[in-house]
Parts: sequence; C-alpha cells; structure tokens
Amino acid sequence: MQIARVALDVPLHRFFDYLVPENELLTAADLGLRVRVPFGQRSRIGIIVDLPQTSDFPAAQLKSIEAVLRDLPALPADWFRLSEFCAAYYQVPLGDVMLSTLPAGLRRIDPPTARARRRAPKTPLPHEPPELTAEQQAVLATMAADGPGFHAYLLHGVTGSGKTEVYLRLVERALATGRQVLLLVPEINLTPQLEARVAARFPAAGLVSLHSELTEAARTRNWRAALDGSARIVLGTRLAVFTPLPDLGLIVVDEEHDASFKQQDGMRYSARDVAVFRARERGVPIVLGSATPSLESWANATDSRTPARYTLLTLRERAVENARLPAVQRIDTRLEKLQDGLSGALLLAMEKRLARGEQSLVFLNRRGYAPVLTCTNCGWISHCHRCAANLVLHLADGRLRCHHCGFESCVPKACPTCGNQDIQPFGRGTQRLEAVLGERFPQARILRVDRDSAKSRKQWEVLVEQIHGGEADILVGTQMLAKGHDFPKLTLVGALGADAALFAADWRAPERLFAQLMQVAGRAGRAELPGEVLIQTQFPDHPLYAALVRHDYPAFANEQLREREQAGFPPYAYQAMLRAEAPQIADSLAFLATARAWPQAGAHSDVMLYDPVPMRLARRANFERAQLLVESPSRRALQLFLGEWRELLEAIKAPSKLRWHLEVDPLEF
DNA sequence: AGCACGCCGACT
DNA sequence: GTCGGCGTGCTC
Repeated sequence: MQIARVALDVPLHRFFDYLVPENELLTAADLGLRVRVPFGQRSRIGIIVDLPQTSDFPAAQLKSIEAVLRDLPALPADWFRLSEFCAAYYQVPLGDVMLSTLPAGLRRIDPPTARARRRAPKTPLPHEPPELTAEQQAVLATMAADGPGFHAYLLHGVTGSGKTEVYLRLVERALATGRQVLLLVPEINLTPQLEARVAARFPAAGLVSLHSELTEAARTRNWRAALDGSARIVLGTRLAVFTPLPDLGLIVVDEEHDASFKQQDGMRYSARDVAVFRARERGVPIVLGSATPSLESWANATDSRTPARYTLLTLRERAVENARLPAVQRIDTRLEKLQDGLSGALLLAMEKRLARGEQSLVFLNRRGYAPVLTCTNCGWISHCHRCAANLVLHLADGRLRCHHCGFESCVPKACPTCGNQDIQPFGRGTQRLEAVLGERFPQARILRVDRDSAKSRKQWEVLVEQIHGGEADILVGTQMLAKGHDFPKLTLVGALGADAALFAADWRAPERLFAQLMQVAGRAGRAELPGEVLIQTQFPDHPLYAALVRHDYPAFANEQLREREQAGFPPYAYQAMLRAEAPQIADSLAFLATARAWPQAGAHSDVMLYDPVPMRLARRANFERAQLLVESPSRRALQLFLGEWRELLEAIKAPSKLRWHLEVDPLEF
C-alpha cells in the first residue's frame, strides 16, 4: 500500500503519513497536490510533500486519504522550495507556511461554489509610453547587458525620477520573452493608479492583483490565474510574494524600504527578503526600487569590503519636464514662540499659497486631537487600563481611544479622580491641527487625511479625488499622505514634530524619519510649480536634516551605516527576537530566563543572548510583555542556533496563558 | 491550533 | 444532582 506524506496546517514541526486509496496511484508528478485527510475528529486539507517507501508511524494506525483533489494542478517545485526556505529561515512549521499562504478558498473543506464570474469589461485606454530620459536608458541598458539570469538591482531614484517607467520597460521585456512578472508594492489601496497604469500599458497581459482587501473568491481566482499562467503580471502586496508563478521571469519590489513588507503577526516574514531569495532560487532578475532604500539594501549595494551583492542603479533627475526638487528649509523653533505649534514662517508660507490658489500640506505623524487628556488640578492623565499607554483624545467623535488595544470610552466632563472640571488636552494631533488651522484660515478649505478620516479604501479614494479636484486648500495628515500620490497643485509641505524620532529608543527611527520626510517632501512641486518644504525643528544642525536639505540620501545612509557598524547593529549583525506575553510580567520574564539559561547556548560561541527585558509598551490588552534579543555576526550561525533553540522553547513548560513567538530580523524594538 | 478527556464550583 | 471552568495531551 502506497504512503503519502502530507503537510497540514498545524503548528507542529512534522508531517503526517497517510495511506493512498487503492484507486489512486501517485507519482512524483503528484507532489504538491492537495488532499483531504482525516485528522483527529475532523477532516482537513493538506498538501502531499513526499511519497516515502515506509512510515515511522505504526502502519496499522495509518489512516487513509479521503480524497486527492485534482481541481488545482500540483504546486510547482520552486514554490515548494520557497515554502521550505521560509519555514527554515523563519522557524515556522512547513505545513503552516504552505497552507497559510494559500488563498482561504483552497484550504477550506467546503469551498463556496464558484459563481459565474462577471468580468468587468475594462477596456483601458491605450497608454503611450513616454520618452525615456538618458538616465532611464542607461539603467535599462545595464540590466539588458546582464541578461535574464539572477541579478539583484537596487534602483535608487528620487521621487518623480521615473522609477515606474523603468519597471514598465522591464515588464515589457519579460512579457516579450514569454515570462511572468511579479510586482510587489507596500499597500495597494494607496496606489490604485499604478494598477491602472500597468493595466493600460499591457492590456493583453491578464493583470491580476493580490492583496488582503480582495474578497476570498477574487483572491482565489487571481491566484489560480497566476498558477495556470493566464495572468502574466501579478501586482500585489507582501502576501503576493508566495503566488505560484510557473513562468516567473522578473520580480520588482517598489518602495522596498517600506515597513509594510514586513508581516507583523503569524509568520513574521519580510516579503522583500523572501522575494530576493525567490529570484535567486529561480534564477531571475529582481529590482528593488526606492528613493530612500533600507540601509540593509543600501549596504548590500554599496559596501566596498564585501563584494557588492546588489548592483546599484541611480536616477538623479526628475523625469517630469521642468520639475525641480523642492527647496527644503529648516525652521529653528527655538527662536520664536510657536502659535499652536506653528511657526510664523510656516503660517506665512501657507498664507501665500492660499493667496495664489495653491495647496499646502501639513505633515504630523500623530492622529487624534491630542495624545492625552490631563487634569490641571490633581495631575490625572487619561491612561488605558489595559495597556501601559495613554488614551488619545479624539474630539472629532468625542471619544478617548487606545491606539494599542482599541479600548474606547467617552470623554469625561470632569476629572474622574478629583472632580475638577478643568481637564485639558495636552499635545497635538492631526485633528487639533485641523481645528487650529480652521480658526486661523477661516476662508480655507481644510482636509484631514489620516487613518481615522480614510478608514476604507472608498473613503481614501473620495479624499484623493477631492484633493485632485482642487477642493482643498490645506491638507493635514499623517504619513498616509506621503505615499505615492501626486497632487499637482501642492507647492508647500510643512513638517511638524519630526524631532521625536531623532532621539527615540528605537535606533531605526532616524532611518524611518528620513524616508518619511523625503517622501512627504516629494509631494511638493511635481508639475510646473516649484515646491517648498519647511521642517520645524529644535535641532536644525542635526546631520539628518542637513542631508535632507541637500536631498542627499547617500550621505545620510553612509553616516547611519558607520554608526550601525560601530554599535554592532544590523546590517552588521543578524538578530532574532524572542517575545513572551502573559497576564503577569514575572511569567513572561521567567519564560525568557529559562530560554536564556539553555546550557547548549554555550556551544554557539558566536551567538550572543541579551538579558530579558520588558518591552517598551510593557503591557498591551492586559498582557505583560518582555523580550530577549539574540544576535550574531553570522547569519548562518544565528540560523543554526535558532533551529536548536526553538526545539527547547517548544519544550518549556509555561503557564497556559503565556504566549510567545520568535521573530527573525525584527524591525521594531 | 483545535478538540478531546478529566476533575472541581454555582445553578435549573 | 448537572453545566461548565480550563489544565493536559494528542493528532498520521
């Protein structure tokens, strides 16, 4: 009797063997088929990963496969290797990877019967490709000379330098040679115009998108189209990196520095890193594009001591005719008394824009009205009782809200502890800024754009339309506004509250700040109108701002890399984070202490374990959290250690309410 | 992870 | 007397 080894969606690092029914004779070509198998009390969907001669499990106890599902072709071998890599690298069970990256419709026992699909007869307007600049041509020539095999490119181009057009020409080439293309973007709802542009340029390529906002049916349909080859271009967010693509010929990762490529729960993978692995494994080129690359990628492309792993390609000039980079200025806020957080220079600049009928954008990366409500009498402050955090005042809908656990309450009329009526908002968020500007410029039409005002894709689209239609004079918003949108009438950007990131505990904060400011600055003056950027700061001499004024990403990046190297931080060290959370911090710390005390750790001399410490947000939703950092100068050594360590962690007997996870290459601390 | 089985507190 | 709490253990 034939035996099939099956991967199942259970958090166990092992497979399960089953008997193959008599009427099925499976061959190597059937590896990667889905099966329905009995598991415990119920049936589950699994994937055949092997056809072993014998089983380690007592033969008499083997159950039989209920059905071999042939509605979907066997998943290709390179998809298997991709899953295996992720399972090993991120210390996740293989079955977990394989099943959780499948669209829900294909891992369920009772998939809803597919209704006849109504395909919107979209006939995109034919799109004339623009003339290439000399720089774009040079970049394309370099890549063409390298040929179709694996090459990793870092395409560093300022906002508006025409990175997208370079991607499109590469896509064109790949399609012409009969290959499929995988295009990854950080957040698809922020870039609907990219989808339209790709579809318009390649109307016959059967473009499909893959992201979490699609309905289950749509996602399954698009995923199938990729697997059966009818879709030649897949455009998607991080989860799309796992799409099976039999003819894959090119991968593009746009805005490769963006943190949304990192999954923050379940398997905590970096889609950008997985994409690079996939390109290498498949032997196809990959392009990572950004105006402000991640320092990891920058080091890979520029580090002179190790042979460069990526080829650096640069676009220095804006492709749009006559468009110039905006003039960036620092406003020294120590020299004046701010008016509601706004400097005279910024207010004056906004007034000018109003008079000229141009748009201004005020960037403040803090939503809500004020970050905390306080009592002027007894010192009470609005704490979240489930988290070690303050409740944020949202005056727009009269609520106090915790941004970490979602707790909400109404705004008290008086101080809950002393009864004092005089309770005051402290600090400033986008809502307050909106109100303040409304008083100051009563004639101006002000639009606030943040996660509260643009909750759904629909709301976001309405806002974008209003901005484009010139229905707003002043935009107030968080980093949402910074991403990938061109607002032709926008000529002024003011940045508030940027300084906080300069001295944050998280040493990646400056990198993120620079990227954010660069991106938001890029919103100003894209068409024929020159742009101006004003950054309010108490540290105008800080090198970060100095580099920003010169639009000098390389200077900033190289300085940061020097500091990272001295401190022994990534990318000069490889890290993993073990986190534990429990109702009592003592339990979390005890778990980590046990993990830390593992005797065999000594055998891994090149791996360093730090002391367990409470996390910065030490309590969230009534769970008290702690973490333990592991570090090594060698990725290989760290991987070796993690594999063995994980087995120990799984054997530790911990209180039932304790949860833990291991994160490889953590981005946040 | 589910889902069983298995022993101790407040309810029709 | 039972319903149900979540502790422990298993799933080919």
